[in-house]
Amino acid sequence: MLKIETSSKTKIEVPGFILERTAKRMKQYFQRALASADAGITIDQWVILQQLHIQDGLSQLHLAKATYKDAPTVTRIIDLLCKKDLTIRVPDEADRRRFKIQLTEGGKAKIEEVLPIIKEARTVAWNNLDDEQITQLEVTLNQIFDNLEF
Amino acid sequence: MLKIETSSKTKIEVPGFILERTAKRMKQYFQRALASADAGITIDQWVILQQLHIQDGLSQLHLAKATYKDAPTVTRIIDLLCKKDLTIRVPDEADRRRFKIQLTEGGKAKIEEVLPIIKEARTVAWNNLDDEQITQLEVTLNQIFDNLEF
DNA sequence: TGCAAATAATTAGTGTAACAATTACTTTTG
DNA sequence: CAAAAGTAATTGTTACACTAATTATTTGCA
Repeated sequence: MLKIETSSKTKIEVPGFILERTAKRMKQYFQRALASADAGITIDQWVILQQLHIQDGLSQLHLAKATYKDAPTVTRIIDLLCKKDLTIRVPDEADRRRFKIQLTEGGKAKIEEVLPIIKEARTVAWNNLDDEQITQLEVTLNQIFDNLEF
Repeated sequence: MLKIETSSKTKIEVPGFILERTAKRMKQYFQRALASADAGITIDQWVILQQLHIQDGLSQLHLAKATYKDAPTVTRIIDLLCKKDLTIRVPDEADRRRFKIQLTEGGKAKIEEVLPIIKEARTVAWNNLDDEQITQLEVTLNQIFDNLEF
């Protein structure tokens, strides 16, 4: 039986690895929750739907900024969402380069359907973390985020 | 000018988003550091090389476990590393289903070349975080990680 | 011993992400 | 008001993640 050695010791090389693997597992967990409920959407598609739920009719670039995805990624996710009739591209009268992305009735229904699944997954993820700990986590993560401003 | 609304309000829906976007930006930052130094490898390829540096001759499945990647992903990363002559697949005498993945001389040289770039990126990422904060970050992230054990 | 189950690696298909380049349209400004 | 600069969306390429299926080999057990 092989013992797999981990990098250990120096403070500075570990946290990036832990951050990466935790984010990866979280995404994986939410993804599986959606899959096993036959939600028919991925977690990245959900993120876009959720943003439209907060503010419908955003352009693709606005969606990209809000979700920290890039423009080509948003184009392709919207393609998929439109193919499933969860969103529609409405030409923007004021600027013909743009579309307003709007939720369809089916899209709104999908959000109602999926939200409980997401909420359930969140309670699992943040189980045993107190408010103070969550606040501190956010502070530290945002500090790292700001450190890496391009 | 459009104000993009964020979800706000309930404590519980924010941290996952912050975790996701911070991990994404960190990965992107390291990736760009490698690209602009013309390292010729991706950050995910680096993670595999680094693991081999710690413990050479691991099987692909051991590498997968150590790096939290899945088997097909490791297969393809090793394909790329072998194509660049940074690693070689050595058949395992004791189990003919396996390979031992070993660093070549070029692979070892690549590690020496890339390590300073990675270290530099780390100092940027963890700038202004004190040890206590980093420790607490690791604790909380690991708690979340454990909460999501499959 | 012999056959079923488990394991290691691979392949295929879909989705996400980064980057670069292109097209179409709008704004700036000279 | 025309040319240049900027912006919105798209397309193409490469790479990684996840699932499922396949092949080859080894292990476990009846």
